[in-house]
Amino acid sequence: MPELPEVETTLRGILPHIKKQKITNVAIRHTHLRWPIPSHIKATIIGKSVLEIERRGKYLLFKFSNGTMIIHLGMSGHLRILATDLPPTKHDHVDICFANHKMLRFNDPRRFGALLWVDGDPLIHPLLKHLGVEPLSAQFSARYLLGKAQSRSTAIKTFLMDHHVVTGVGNIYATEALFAAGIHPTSMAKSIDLNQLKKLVIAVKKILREAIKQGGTTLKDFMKSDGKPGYFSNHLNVYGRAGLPCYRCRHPLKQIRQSQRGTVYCENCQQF
DNA sequence: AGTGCGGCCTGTCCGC
DNA sequence: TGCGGACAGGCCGCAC
Repeated sequence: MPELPEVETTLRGILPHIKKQKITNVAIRHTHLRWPIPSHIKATIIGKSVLEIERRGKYLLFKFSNGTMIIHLGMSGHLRILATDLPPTKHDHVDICFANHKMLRFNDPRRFGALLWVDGDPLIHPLLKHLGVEPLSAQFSARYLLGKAQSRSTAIKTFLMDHHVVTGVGNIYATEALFAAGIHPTSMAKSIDLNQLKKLVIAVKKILREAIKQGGTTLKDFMKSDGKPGYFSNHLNVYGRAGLPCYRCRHPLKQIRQSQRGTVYCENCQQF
């Protein structure tokens, strides 16, 4: 499910409901997501308030006076705001209840997600420490990519999805950005010139901003935090359209696999 | 150091 | 209709 726009949409959806609200109860039904949920988390956050929620890549950082709770939605996770008395259904692993009778519920069928705790600066956490730049920040530029790509012979698509380079660009948006920039997905990262990288950076930013504006991509089970679906899937040009005609040139789109992930592209519009 | 793969899980879809 | 296999939006950790 969640790529950066979905995570950002989730943040914006849940924040107004729980910011500055005191936590009254925590229910953990499944302790093993990608990693074990720290056993002290309940005692640590009950009675405390969420001061702020921030996003770093696809990690959500829930700031408390005594530390930070980190949530990653993995491949299939979502967070919803519900009434505290709503009974749990399948894969509802964690509930956090607030004094205003609202509840943050973490549902994740595949359990690739994570809920962690860090006492000090969350950016020092091993999972966050080595993350690359934020794609919507000024640091994410063609010059930056050129420097990073210099020694990289890996495919540009794999490179773009490397979180040590830029964080939060997942399979859908990497696929879409390469199409928008007219770059062949298997081109070596170091072979892309500054001019092409400029197009790529512009495309990534534009697509991510547009998707956030639309409230995230709707695919299968993705729901915004209030339960309403996002609407970006109508705007995908290549992802999920293998075999169908390219919107630009009508050539049938091709599907390949790169690093175990599907890539769709147009042989005609995306040249080496 | 950079690269490529296996693995974590459940659900869905497609072909036989 | 049932069943096996491939695949799905992520990403760590390991072997080479």
